[in-house]
Amino acid sequence: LQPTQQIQPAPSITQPSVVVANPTPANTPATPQVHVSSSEPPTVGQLVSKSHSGGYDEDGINLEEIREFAKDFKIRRLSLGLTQTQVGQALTATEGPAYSQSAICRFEKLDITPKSAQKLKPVLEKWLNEAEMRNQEGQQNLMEFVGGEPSKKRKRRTSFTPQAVEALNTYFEKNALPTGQEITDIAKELNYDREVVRVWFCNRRQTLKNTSKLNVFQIP
DNA sequence: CGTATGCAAATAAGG
DNA sequence: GCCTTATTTGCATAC
Repeated sequence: LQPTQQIQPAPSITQPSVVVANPTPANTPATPQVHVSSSEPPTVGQLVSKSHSGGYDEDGINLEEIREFAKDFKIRRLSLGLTQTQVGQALTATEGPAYSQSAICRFEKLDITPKSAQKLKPVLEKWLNEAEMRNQEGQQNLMEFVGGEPSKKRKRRTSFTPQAVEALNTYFEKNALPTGQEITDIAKELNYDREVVRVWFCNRRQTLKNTSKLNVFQIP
């Protein structure tokens, strides 16, 4: 009943503009390259298309093998008539780590780092093999396998309300490094887990720092 | 509806 | 326990 303050499109006021006013540099003049973020690790897709020596990356990960599996995975997933969403959901029910639809999508597109891919591959491989096995026993078995328990491993991502973010930013402007007690108070005031608030400050500091020292020297 | 993706939570690892 | 730095990963939503 209460006219809950719905998602407001951010009131134009409260403009932080603390340290880094708005260093947004005019975009790179002539660099048709892919998103040139400061220092993001290359994805498997990018590396693999550069025809690396033998198809291995600097850490000895077999990029070719991953590319091949990713392609195969998608074909087999589709053969089972499953969506990325279903696979992601099904993975949360297994013993191993869980992944979202986004993760499945990125894996298939190789839009992930070799390290991540290396970690994902065995998980997906194992799951897919079992899914196919179930499918042979009958489609019903497959659907049971896909819709399992939601045993969660990773903490679910918190979504702060725009109001909460605004409040957090206000606190941050006053003090970017609150004490343990202050974090506790803020968490209680905004009604979020203390740990979530603590991490928010950590991430906020990190973002601010990274934003400040924008790529001065870049790609030779 | 399923898939792709931007932004930023959450996590890993070293102090 | 908390910090930083680097990175992984997912929610929300655009395509």
